Amino acid sequence: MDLWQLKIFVTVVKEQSFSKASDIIHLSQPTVSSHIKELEKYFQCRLLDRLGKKTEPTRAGWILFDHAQKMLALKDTTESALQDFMGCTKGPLIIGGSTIPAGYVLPGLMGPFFKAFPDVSVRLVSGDTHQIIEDVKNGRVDLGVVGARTRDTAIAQETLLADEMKLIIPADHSWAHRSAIDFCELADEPFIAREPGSGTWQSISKTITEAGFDPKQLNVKMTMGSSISVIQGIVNKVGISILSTAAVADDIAAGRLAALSVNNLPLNRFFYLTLAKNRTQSPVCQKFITFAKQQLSKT
Amino acid sequence: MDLWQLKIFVTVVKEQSFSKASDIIHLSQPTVSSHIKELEKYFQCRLLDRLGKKTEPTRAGWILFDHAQKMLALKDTTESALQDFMGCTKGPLIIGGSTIPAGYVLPGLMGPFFKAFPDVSVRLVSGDTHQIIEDVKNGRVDLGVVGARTRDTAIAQETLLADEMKLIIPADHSWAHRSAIDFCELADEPFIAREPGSGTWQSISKTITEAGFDPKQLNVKMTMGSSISVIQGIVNKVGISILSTAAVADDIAAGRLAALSVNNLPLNRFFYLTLAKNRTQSPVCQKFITFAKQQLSKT
DNA sequence: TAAAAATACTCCATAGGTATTTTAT
DNA sequence: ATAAAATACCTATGGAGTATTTTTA
Repeated sequence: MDLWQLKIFVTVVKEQSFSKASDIIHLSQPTVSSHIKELEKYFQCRLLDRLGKKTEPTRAGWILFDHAQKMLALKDTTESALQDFMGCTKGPLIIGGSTIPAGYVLPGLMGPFFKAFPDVSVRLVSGDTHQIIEDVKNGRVDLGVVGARTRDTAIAQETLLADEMKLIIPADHSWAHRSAIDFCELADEPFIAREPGSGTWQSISKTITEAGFDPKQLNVKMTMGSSISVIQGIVNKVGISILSTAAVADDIAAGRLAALSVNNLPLNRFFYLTLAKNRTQSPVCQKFITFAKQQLSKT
Repeated sequence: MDLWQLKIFVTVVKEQSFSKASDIIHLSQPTVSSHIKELEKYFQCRLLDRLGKKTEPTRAGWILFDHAQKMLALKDTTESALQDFMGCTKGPLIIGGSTIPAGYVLPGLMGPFFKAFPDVSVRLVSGDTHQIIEDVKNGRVDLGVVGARTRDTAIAQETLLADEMKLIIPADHSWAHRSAIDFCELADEPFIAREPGSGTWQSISKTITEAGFDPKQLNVKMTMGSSISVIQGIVNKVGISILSTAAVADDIAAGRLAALSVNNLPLNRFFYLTLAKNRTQSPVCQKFITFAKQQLSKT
């Protein structure tokens, strides 16, 4: 039994004739006969009563007809599901983002993307850089946007957007009127750090070291688990810290926080589009990538 | 796309390997490869990411996998439905009976048959002899049991059981103590006839004519459309009539009616098992036929 | 007698195999 | 270095055709 035989059988039942069915399905009448014979051999029973003028199913034939129609309908469903998916009009898209991208960058992209592809269901997964890279590797997410490079050979990365970090202080801090300070001045100020696993912190300490300074000179009063916590810490005068400007844009606009540069310390970093080298990207995923690049190049 | 390719694809997905799948499905690894390639060509997209150790579906692959599993499940359902039907354990059986068989003979057979084949759904269709024969011809019923022969060449008939008819009178009738009367005595008694289309009436008039009498000698007061009506007519003293003893067994037992013979008038007739010559009988139907013959030969 | 399905046959596309190479861990 | 999949190539089954016969209304 295969779908082609069932298609032929269903057509014969609907047309009540071998020869009419053969016309419709563009086969010769003997070919139709032989397929029906094959089915009858397979099920070991007569499926059609050849009544001369008409041809009608036996009881067994009716049973097969009912089931065959369901199967053929399911075949069509399958094909259109895949067609829709390949045509990017439908389907799932799972994006992984580390803290800053998932919190501040990706949500802003997803709104317009939804409008362009209303039947695509986008899910946003967040985690730390390491977790997201794992998710990319084993296919749990279609693509990742993370704040650090990896040397894992199974992963392909490219810079997606630049992220500017600044020294963030309360708006009523004595430095608030300044636009830049020297690194050595930080030694006297209580500083809030992130735990070592975080991409943000890795990036900060790498930059400090490369600039010829030492992260240990910072007067670290506290270590916190997320950007949100750090922001709360700064607002509540626990200390100051270095953060993505994206993360504090709202607070600066609201006049709660201020941002300034540190002289000779290029606090820039990048977010990297992260894909699994040997996995195939779905069309929706590719669409999202070009969409994201285009959106981000506008700003 | 055919079921065989889907079967192979599903196995590869489940095993996460071409070669393991080839073992399970008893094919060579290259054959599996070529089938997967064929599917990928058909859907014009990559379905499986070959990751070296493992093989995992792409997003498109997962979509196909879900649908393929449903199709294969439906294939199994189809096969077992037909197997059950051919093995007589399940399925529909539609029996057509003319008035007397449908009312008095077939219901008594169906009880025991239900017990023997609990998953067969039997439907009983009743109509007059002519209607039932039409139903048999065009396949609306699997078999018919009717009270008259037909000369239609598309129909095959054989006698299934004998039916004894008798003259039926009210229990308090002056003839009630007699066991037989002469035909000429009927001329004085009001008689209830059936309309000419009925098998019962055809049989009665044929018998009367063959016995050398004339149906016109009967003092027909009324013509009625069913055996039930005739019985009511007799009970209510409208007249007397000739009926199948099967139809009045209850009323005789209850002492409402009495039955007697007419001298020199062999009021016997037969019910005929009626099948369409060129249609295939379902196994359930054949089972029912042998079952019915066996049951009726017991009595 | 005419229309429908079955049969007989021929041909070639493809499902299947084996042997080997390429690829990726 | 090893295991897995791809490639190359061969074979034979069976799906498709045409021509013809058989069946039945």
